[in-house]
Amino acid sequence: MSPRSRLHERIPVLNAFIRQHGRAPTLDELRALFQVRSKNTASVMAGRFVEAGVLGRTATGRLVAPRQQASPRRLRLLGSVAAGFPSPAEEALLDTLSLDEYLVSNPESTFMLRVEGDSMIEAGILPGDTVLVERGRAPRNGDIVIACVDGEWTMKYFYKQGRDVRLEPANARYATIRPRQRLAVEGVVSGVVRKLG
Amino acid sequence: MSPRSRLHERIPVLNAFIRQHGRAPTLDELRALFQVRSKNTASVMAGRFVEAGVLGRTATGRLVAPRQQASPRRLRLLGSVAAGFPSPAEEALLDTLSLDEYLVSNPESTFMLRVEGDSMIEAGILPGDTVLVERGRAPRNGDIVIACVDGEWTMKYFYKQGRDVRLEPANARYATIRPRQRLAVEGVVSGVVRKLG
DNA sequence: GCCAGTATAGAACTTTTGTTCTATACCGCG
DNA sequence: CGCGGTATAGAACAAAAGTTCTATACTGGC
Repeated sequence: MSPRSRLHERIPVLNAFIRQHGRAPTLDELRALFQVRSKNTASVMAGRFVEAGVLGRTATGRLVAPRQQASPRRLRLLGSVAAGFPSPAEEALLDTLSLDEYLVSNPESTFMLRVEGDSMIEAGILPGDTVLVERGRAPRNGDIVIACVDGEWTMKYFYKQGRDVRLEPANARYATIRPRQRLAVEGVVSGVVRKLG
Repeated sequence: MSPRSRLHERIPVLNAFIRQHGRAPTLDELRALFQVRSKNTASVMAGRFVEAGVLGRTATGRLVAPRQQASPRRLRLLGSVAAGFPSPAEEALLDTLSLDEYLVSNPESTFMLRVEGDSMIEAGILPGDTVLVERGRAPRNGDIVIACVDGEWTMKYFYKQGRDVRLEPANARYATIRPRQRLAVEGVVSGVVRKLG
């Protein structure tokens, strides 16, 4: 086992500690983490992690988690198209907004799907768009859902009256679906995103 | 000056330190930060910060930055609507994606605007949508731009041939615009997002 | 102004954390 | 197998970080 590959195997373990505790380990904690008996061994390891950039140090030598490189990609919402623009000074005072925070309420139960068909085109959902889909939510009338009908996956408006379920497209070239057999709603569409360039 | 308001005045200073260094200060650093001479004073302050939740402690008493509440809102792209779903095991192996990272290439030159009109409805941009707009990009033919034409702000497709500029709507109920006087293109639409609920 | 409670100072003390040094074991290469 | 370099152990040492205690100053309410 080469020293480099051993280091590389250890990095994920270290990163998991940092994620779990929100900080770097002490030498004693490194010792426990990697089941070594000597603090000196832990210290040598720490030196390697520092060289590799996965740990940092304070001016006094204390181990710290590396600085987060994440440049925040937060944007300002300036207003509406028709209303035009605030002044640069006014703009600078506006709060910034993360799209993740804006669009994703329940990350654990949300996933994304690519749209390929055009059955919802009149709802402003185009082929190539990406939809956010939330599981575990009972669909209400008018919600857009991802469902498996008679063995096929589809995205449609959901309407239910009594026991009667209709799945309606937003495209006159497609027919309303009334599921005969198994209908499984996988999730409700909670958002749509499109990257243009 | 009540103790509480003094504490509240100090919190932003502490938070700036944490942001700048990516970690909590030691007592000596707190001392310097707030120009107090006694480490004991700094320690008492630290206790207050801990009570207030703006600092934490390790099991050994060390001061740490509070745990980031930001649950990462990263989602998995499972595939396409028509293709259906991977198995749970396969799903767990998929990488996660941040919408901020996906949609925002140049945060410093990108801002958001609300859409209120329906002139781009056939392009899948509905009233209530939010568009991302990038400044400092020369628009290419077919780009959607935010422009000020004859003193009015609008969003349209941009086409240029020679010196002739056309701004085309994506809605048959609106006319093509050929700017007579000043045309100022504020930015190019780089993304569209819609929150559905 | 007086008084109680809090804030601050200063210093000694304790614990934690990392460093230094010596020694042995392990590994890979020729 | 021998050897050099690296990994690991163990323990003493030094510095950093926090705690405890005593004392004084400050603040706000009566």
